[in-house]
Amino acid sequence: MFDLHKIPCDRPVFIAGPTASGKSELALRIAEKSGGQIINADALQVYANWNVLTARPSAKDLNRAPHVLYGHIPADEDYSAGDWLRDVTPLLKGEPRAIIVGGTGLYFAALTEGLAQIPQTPSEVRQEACEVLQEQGIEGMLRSLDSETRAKIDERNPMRVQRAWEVLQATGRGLAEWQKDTPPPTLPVSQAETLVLDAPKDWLTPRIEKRFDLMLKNGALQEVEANLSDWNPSLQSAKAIGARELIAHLSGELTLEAAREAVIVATRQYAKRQRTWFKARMREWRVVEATTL
RNA sequence: AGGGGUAUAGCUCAGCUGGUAGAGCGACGGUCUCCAAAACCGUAGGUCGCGGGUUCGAACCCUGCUGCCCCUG
Repeated sequence: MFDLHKIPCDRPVFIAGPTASGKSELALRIAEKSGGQIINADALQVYANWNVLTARPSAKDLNRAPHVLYGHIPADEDYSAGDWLRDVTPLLKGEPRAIIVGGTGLYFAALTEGLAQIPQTPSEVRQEACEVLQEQGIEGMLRSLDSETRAKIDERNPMRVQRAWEVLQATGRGLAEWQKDTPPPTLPVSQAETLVLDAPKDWLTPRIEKRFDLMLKNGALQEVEANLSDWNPSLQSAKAIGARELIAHLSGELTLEAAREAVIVATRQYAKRQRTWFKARMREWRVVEATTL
């Protein structure tokens, strides 16, 4: 059984868990009980234009404890696991202690397992890569990759192939080579209080539904509408679950009911992917039953 | 009530002139060292509305019934 009082107050706390499992509330309770600064580890909550839709902490919650890395990135900017790692690192030392909360497994992996120090992909290279992929397809991209990298990546996954291509193009060095030089982790699991929330599907699904209905009540549609004028589906910030669906509703392509169904399905699928990641990659973390919190 | 149409996987639908069924979505499982709320991979689902008939053989033809849709009165 989980006991809030047993959380030490002098070491970092990590809280991972599927969407809508109650991570943020747990983080707040830990912060209130034993102090700390809540740090976001969610790839979409970093975007300034989303508040309701990404379930960012409310104004009331923000008053309960200090929060950082929420909404600090403009809607039209790229943001990556590497960017996040650079943003968190300076926040890990000294006071207040860090309480890192989020559902993006890759971010936690970067922090606790290390991330190769590959220079950021310049936007021109990214753009060129998109063009090459469009014109030559995956096959065309694979042809120019080094065999060592090819053996390591999923050659059928365009995103992974493009990533490898961009690294080689921008740095002249293969992705596999870079990854061999991965530095030791910034903060290994052994040096933190690591908590993964386990949220059974049958318990989580109704919560996902209720949370989305609450988002609608709290102005999700208005928030999406505010993004309508410069809506660009290829932006990273446009990947927030619900954005595409509600835009479709606002433009008359979907009824609100149909949009709601689509959002709930997408959220459930996302939660499933998170569970798969946590199960495989957070074996050493302490499992906390979300239903008991 | 009469006429026409339709009934195939959880959903939407393919299935040429008869050779015992497929897709997309969903569901389920998995992969992932920087777009990760991304992208990708794999698996399981069908008494082809029900009954009868024709045929070596019927989802496909004939027939009765049932449900739904449209038209007419």
